Amino acid sequence: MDEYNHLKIEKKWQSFWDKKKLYKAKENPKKKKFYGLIEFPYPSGDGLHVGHIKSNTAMDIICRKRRAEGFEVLYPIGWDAFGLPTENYAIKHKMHPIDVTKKNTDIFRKQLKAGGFSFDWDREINTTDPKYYKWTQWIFLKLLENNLAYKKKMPINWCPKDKTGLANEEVVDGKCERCGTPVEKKEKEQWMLAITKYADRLDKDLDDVDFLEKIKIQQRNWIGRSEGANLKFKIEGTEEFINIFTTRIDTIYSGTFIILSPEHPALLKFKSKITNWNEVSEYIEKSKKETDIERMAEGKDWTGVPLKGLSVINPATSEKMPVWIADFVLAHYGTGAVFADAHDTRDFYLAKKYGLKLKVSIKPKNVSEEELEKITKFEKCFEEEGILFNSDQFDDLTSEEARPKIISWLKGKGLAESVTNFKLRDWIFSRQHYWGEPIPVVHCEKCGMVPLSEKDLPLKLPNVKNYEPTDTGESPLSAITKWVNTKCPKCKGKARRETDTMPNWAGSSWYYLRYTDPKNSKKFADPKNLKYWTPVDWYNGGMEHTTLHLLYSRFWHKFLYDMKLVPTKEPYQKRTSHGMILAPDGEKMSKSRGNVINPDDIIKQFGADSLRVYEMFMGPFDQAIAWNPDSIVGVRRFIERVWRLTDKISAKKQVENKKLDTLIHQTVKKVTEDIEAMKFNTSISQMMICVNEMEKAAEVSKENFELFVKVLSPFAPHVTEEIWSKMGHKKSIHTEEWPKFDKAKIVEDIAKIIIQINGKMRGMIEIPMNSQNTEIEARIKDEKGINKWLEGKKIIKIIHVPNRLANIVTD
RNA sequence: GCCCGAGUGGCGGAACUGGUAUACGCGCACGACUUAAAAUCGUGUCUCUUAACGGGAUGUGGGUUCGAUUCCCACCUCGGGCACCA
Repeated sequence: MDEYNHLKIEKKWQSFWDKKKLYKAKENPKKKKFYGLIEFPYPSGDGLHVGHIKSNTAMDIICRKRRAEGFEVLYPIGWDAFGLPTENYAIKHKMHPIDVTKKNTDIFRKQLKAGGFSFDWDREINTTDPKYYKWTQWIFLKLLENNLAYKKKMPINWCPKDKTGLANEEVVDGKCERCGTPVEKKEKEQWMLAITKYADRLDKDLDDVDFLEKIKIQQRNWIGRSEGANLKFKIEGTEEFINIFTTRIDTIYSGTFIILSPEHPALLKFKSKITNWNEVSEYIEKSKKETDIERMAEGKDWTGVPLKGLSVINPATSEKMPVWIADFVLAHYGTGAVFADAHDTRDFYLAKKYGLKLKVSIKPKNVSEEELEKITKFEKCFEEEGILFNSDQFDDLTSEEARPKIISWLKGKGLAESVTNFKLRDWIFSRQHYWGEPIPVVHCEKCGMVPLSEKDLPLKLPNVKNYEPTDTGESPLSAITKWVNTKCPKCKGKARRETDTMPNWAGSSWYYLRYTDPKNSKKFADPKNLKYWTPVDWYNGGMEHTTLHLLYSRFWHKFLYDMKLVPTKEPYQKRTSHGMILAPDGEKMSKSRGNVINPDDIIKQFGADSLRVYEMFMGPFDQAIAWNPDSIVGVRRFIERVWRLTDKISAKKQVENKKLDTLIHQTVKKVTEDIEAMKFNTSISQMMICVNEMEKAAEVSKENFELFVKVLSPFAPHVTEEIWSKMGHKKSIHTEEWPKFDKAKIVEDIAKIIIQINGKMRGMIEIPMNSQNTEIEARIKDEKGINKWLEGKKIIKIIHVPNRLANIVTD
């Protein structure tokens, strides 16, 4: 055979597949379907990352296998193109974001095509296409109609020098990334989506999907369901109450003061009663400058300030309690207030620091005298659950037993109610940027906020020169008066358009639905297509999207399900994750570090097949691994060896080689199973072992070689296609059926049994399969190297793992 | 700080459900082919004592077990996420 020329071969087959539309997905009700999805890329100016190749190849392998197994497969691709980096790039280079996006997607498309992925390119979508974002806006209107979108004052990051709002990413160490000025919080009206209304279902329905366990756990922790109670603390001298959420009502008898978050509304309400307001307002100002993470950090010197003049009544003990504020209490969790006691590290710390009264009411089960003394003398903080004491009628109950009893007792007095709380917060949905979907509402002087009607969609972004941020914190759109000033759709009077845009998460929350019917102008997708293709059968993506994108799109999907617009409760049946590819130095690849590996270079030098196989071989799929420029050589060698093996194909159909037959069928089995478990690295080592063995043989039967090439084909689609056609086949290897292994050929009749003496490996014997203890015992008595360990010893027992190992335990 | 992972030769890593630790690949050393080099092929390659018999080793320290890379406890280090990057 002639020399392996990857450039020629890959180009040839890529255009062949394109021309034949080999990977086009059709709604074919006679066939079972498979919908494989990867996260559509953000077309950044840096070009395709080798990490994209990794996740795309993995799903490509799965989709190619599914086609071979007889499925109708949808493997689509598109662009998640709205967002800050494009806008910033456009501003910096004085280009329009539309042109930047066009340029970048063109580069990405070309790069992806060179990777040989079996995408259906006829279904390509782009979130910045008005034909697409029309439907993103449409879904927003549906959310609005159903009271799931609302406006609320929320703090944003504000740089007082640049007079601009900042994304969290643009805040480094609490300072503005560009000018270094400390960032402040500024209140601004923001559009919110009420994802918390779906918190319960987002949590519970995880039971019904096949997500990796770590993904479920992380989503559950993020949603943060906790069962507890809201308690009412009467403010002394008023008829008003402060509401406090707690999951540890069992500690109520030790509650000696309460702490509000510095943002708590009661502060302003009772300002007149607070006698040290100067001190308090200073503390509030200071806490505005810290992030939540800083505020809660363990081991920091927690601080607080008393609200002098205010006190509340403990609903259980009826004792008077002072009121404090402290920045580690967060406004947006629970009720933004806690009761403080000796059973919480931070409260304990604060009380000791400022000399506040403490009381203990929980003790550990089976506690020693000294231990209990330490706790009761406040030398140690006991945070866990335990046994109640100092708690009147609830004494001697466990924490768990006490909680429902205390709740119902206080409920009777009208001072408590059971509530389920979630850590999850509503989704801040507005951005003050140009490059996003305009929010399709107007503000009318007479009618107030009026949504656009469906026929006015899409509301297109105005095509203007200036889209730089304004110095008022408003969106750049607000400066475009021609666009902003409009008529009210209801009364035809004067109105202003909403100038905030949607976050990048909007377009990506439903894109998998659009793929089922990407050109539909009447609906976001035809129900028939949705019925056929959804749910996505297998969605692979990064762990970094677990809590945001994955949760947001589950939320939108559930909403659409409630509207009877999609046929399934969940968008994704199965979710797996890939690990990142790091630079050769073990750091993240980034332009500024100058350690980026460009896939184009690798494809040119080694070929797309080598790149694909290398990325699958480099390590466990879900782990982060550093790029190793030397290792790809080994993979390239492997492909060349496969290429040269074609010279060994025998003219005879059958070649007598039992050992090779077994190995080939073992390989088919291993690759078939490993692909399902995403253990691509071990499938490739198995194929390498197989190649080593085929090289040793004088000739290889055509039948065996074809089995081998078929299992390799999803990994290295070009070279296998070339070999296949050179073997005289007229049809593409990628339309062949997935090979089946012959069970009879895999079974071996001799077992190699490891002999251990008292747990130490002392030798190995070959013995017929399924031999019994007595046969093994008889054999080892004569086995040199083993029997010497048994001299003068008495065998107590033999632990026998059939066909694998026997451990002889002696006295 | 909180949540989720990971830690095995010079390097990437393998090890089924608790059952030969280091498969496969890279690198390195030696050899074959060659006038020579590259490419290719072959052999070897955890470590200590070494010719052999043995002993030790899966981040650290304990535990369970006939047997632990695998399970349990404590600790150390590294990576991802923490809500306006995507």
